[in-house]
Amino acid sequence: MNDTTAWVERFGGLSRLDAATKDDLIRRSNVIDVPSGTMIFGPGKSPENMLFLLEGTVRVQQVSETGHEIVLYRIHAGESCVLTTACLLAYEDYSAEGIAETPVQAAAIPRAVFDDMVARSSTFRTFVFAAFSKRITDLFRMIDEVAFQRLDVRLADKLIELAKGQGVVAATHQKLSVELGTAREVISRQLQEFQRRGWIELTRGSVHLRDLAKLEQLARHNT
Amino acid sequence: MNDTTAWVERFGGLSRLDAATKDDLIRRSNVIDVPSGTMIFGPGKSPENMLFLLEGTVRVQQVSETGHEIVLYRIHAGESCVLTTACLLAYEDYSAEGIAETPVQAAAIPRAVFDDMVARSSTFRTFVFAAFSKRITDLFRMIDEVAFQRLDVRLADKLIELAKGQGVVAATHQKLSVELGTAREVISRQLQEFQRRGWIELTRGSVHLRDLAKLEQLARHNT
DNA sequence: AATGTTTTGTGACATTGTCACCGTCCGTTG
DNA sequence: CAACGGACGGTGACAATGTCACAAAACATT
Repeated sequence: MNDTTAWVERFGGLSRLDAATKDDLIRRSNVIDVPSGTMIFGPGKSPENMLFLLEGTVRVQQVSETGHEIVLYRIHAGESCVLTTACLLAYEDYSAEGIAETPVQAAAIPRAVFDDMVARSSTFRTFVFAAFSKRITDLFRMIDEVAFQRLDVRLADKLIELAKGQGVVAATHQKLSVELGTAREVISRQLQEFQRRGWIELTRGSVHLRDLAKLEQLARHNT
Repeated sequence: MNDTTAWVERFGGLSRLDAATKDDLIRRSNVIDVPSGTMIFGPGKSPENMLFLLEGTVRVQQVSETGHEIVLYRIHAGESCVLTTACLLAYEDYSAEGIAETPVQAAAIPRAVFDDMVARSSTFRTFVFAAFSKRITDLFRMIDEVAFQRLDVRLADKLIELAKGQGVVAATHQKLSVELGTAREVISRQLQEFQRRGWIELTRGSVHLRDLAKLEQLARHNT
């Protein structure tokens, strides 16, 4: 059970907690497993606990009134859902949702324990505020990209990100369009252009990156 | 001096602080005045204090690498800069800036005092986290609008917001384009269309709203 | 092999963004 | 006052992106 008792150690910001607080945190939380595809929070499903992700990733996305979707960000192992959770508690009507993209393991911390930790530990406070800060600056950056960045640049960037060094992205054009908040046709056309240039190779349901250098050059928007 | 000693009372969330904490907060902060137009924080100017706005408004906007600008949000009297400040401390390189749009009066709280308050007072924590939550949900909404909402709808909405019931918006087309993160020409064309329909009247540097009902109807995107 | 569903392709068109100008209005200065 | 310069707004051509209505192709199931 070493795996579960020592979860705190996996968080850079929390491993520096003093031993007593650490123990307390571990004792008053429990580790849960969530199967891939589960909606962790969403409209009409506000979570009762704060989650600290140990394994897997959670995709946070939004459905517009117009029916359009866009991926806002992902929460990876070692990060927490704190802010998203906090938001949803405060504004129940709002329509963002969090979906487990992989099997997810997380430490669930009740609201009261969270509040207690924030009060007690300056290390914990730093961790929480750093998470908020990072999220907000990421959202700033995202607004900038959605508003001002050309689509080819954003797509190249996203392909590289989603490939994670594997050289292949397993996603339909539809999925990719949601990643960027645009239309499927637009993605299809842009991918065709990349393929025409020999940068990628398209097959049903996946994109093979053939010239990473060129894609990166575009993504850095140097040309 | 009643005006300055009792500033805490002007914050809905803080007036419920217990007397001792309230006194402490007042004692360890000081009220400052900032002239209109001042850059309160920005690239290369990260603030040493957290600000709680007593009077005036601060406009937070961003300059893209491409030279484009967009207004992210405004901080009004009764709100705090906490999160923006926190972000800027964490990610110094980032290029958001806060500008006093009017003469601003604010209570400046040193970082250490802020941290102390968060630790001590559950009321203060609630206030701070509520501010974060509101900001993040607002940013979510903004991403949705920038990505999916038609420009005429967004412009109508922004005109109504900026008119603040006065029936007139004092802003150049250039300023309005920054509000929405688009180009000046696009705004000019759209305003001309509104004028053609008799909804507004244009003069150099200002827009007079002549048919608020129609504008509102468009902004609610019912038609 | 027949059928239904998912995925992708396509053309026409609307909206929005970009660029290169130009004219007008207004404040300043000689 | 006249002249100048800068800010503001107008315009047309074109590019990029979004929308819509389909059709074709690939795949899954039977």
